Amino acid sequence: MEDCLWSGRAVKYSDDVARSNDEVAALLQEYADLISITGGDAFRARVYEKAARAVGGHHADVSALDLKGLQEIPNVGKSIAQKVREYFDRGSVAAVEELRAKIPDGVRRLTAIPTLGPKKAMAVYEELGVSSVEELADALRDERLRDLKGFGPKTEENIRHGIELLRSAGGRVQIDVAMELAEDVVAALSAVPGCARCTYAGSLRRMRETIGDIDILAAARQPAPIMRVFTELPYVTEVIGQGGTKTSVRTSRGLNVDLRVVPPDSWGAALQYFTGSKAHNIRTREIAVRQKLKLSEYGLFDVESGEKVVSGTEEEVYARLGLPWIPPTLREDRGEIEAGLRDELPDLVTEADLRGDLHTHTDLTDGLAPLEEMAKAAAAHGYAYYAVTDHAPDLVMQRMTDERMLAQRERVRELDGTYPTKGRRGGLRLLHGTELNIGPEGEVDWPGDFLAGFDLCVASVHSHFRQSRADLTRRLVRACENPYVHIIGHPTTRLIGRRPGIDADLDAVFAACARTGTALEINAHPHRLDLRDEDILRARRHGVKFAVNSDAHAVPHLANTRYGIGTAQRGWLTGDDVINTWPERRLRSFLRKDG
DNA sequence: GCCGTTTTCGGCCCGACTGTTTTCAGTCG
Repeated sequence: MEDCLWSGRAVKYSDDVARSNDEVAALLQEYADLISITGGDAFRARVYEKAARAVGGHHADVSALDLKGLQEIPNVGKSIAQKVREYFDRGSVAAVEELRAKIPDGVRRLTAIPTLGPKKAMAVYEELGVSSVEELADALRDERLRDLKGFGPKTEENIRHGIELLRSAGGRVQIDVAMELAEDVVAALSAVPGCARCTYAGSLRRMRETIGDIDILAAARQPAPIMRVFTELPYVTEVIGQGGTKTSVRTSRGLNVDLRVVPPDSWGAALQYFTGSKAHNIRTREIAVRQKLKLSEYGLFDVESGEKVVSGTEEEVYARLGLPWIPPTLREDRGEIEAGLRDELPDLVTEADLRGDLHTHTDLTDGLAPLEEMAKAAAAHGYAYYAVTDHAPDLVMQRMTDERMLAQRERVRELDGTYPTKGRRGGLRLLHGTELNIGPEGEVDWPGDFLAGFDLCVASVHSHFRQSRADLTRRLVRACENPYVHIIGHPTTRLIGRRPGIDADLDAVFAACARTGTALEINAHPHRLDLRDEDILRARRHGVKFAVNSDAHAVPHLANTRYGIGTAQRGWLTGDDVINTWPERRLRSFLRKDG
């Protein structure tokens, strides 16, 4: 095993970092919201927002930091550091409590209604005593909003509509749903005569795990024909807004789509701008300002002369700011600007780097396709190796037996190397594996002598999600310590929007993975994306290795690795961090736990 | 409230669209 493998900086964590950092981040964000609602200094509100982000993304546990340590976090100064200490020492923060006493939490929740921001929320509270969405709906019905200054008939209608939307949809969709729709829209608009370029931007381009709405960017001299085709797409149900360069629509797929059309020579600046994130853009604009430049979606301009400096490509825009091109998946203001300035951006893992898939199923258990079909598809995909990992007997409904598993192994050996693989010498190497079930005590399905016969064992939690935190942690650590377990599958078992991840001390699990040479899966199924990006960032600091796997139960699922790679990139992973980008020899060495 | 190639005070990202205005505030991204 290569020396470099476990030499990553391991950080000692006293408790679950994410938990206390998230708590503080939420508190600071709430305080920022309350400042905005009460009409406080907007700049002050923004500072608290920035501090909330910085604390939420901080790598070490903020509850363990003293005032000095806290102030080393960007955008945390003396005042905010004191509030954070106050929160941990006394359980609450006087300044926050003071504003909470003035503004019911329901008023803050009103700002979740589209078109209703802090100012209007405060107006309905002060003038009408409305302090919840329900009360606002009542006021609307009784026509009490009409007397308020700044509230006309359209505002009334927008709020009514907004409340309906809030109640029905409730927000974001999974990335595959958004990707499919976005690719449809891009294809349709790209075909319009005069459309020079078209792509999706926003959180979809950054590969966030869920998408709130889709941003489409097009370049053309004449926006009108593109706008027209856009509003006439079959799944468009309502045009929310329409101007010279921007159109917003609702669709029947539960997603809004924004289209912006810019002049072709503004493409780079516009793409940079509309990709976001907002926090990343604020940072790039601040850098521009310091150089007496102004960055907008139309280009990078010299402030004094007003002349355009660059705008054609993202690379030019970043270069003029003194930065290398930053991959969209990193643009979250999580240190990518600083890394870019030092020229230390990671060489991110890509889909093309993947040499194989290490967690897949066949119709021997709950998959849809037979082994031969899955292997053929994997070879067509261009993989060098491919692991078949059907469920083991402890998931009783899968009806696995020793005999069935051994028969499959025989068949895998026969087929090994027989599928010509696209663009590679030699045939697809098949690994025979299994997905073990991690039981309530951390035990797995078979004894060591049987497990030794597998090339690869993935082990995952499938039940007993509600054990205590200590039990869940011990359970996962025990699985890591099993010498036959190579990969922990979908480590938190969350289902996006349906089931939260299990409440284990993940830092303890990450440390166990690093210590035992067990990889963590990045399960690429769009319902899971487990580990998620924040957890990957933390695990990486422990020196853990990862496997980006499809968990395919059918041939089309093999392509889901694109979402797993997006998630891996958001966790700043390189090819060296991901074992299934490695050459077969290095992978097999890892699986033997050499070194 | 934070921060510093504008450096301990005076700034703080920028523009489009909407609705209610008659010149602009609020919201959004």
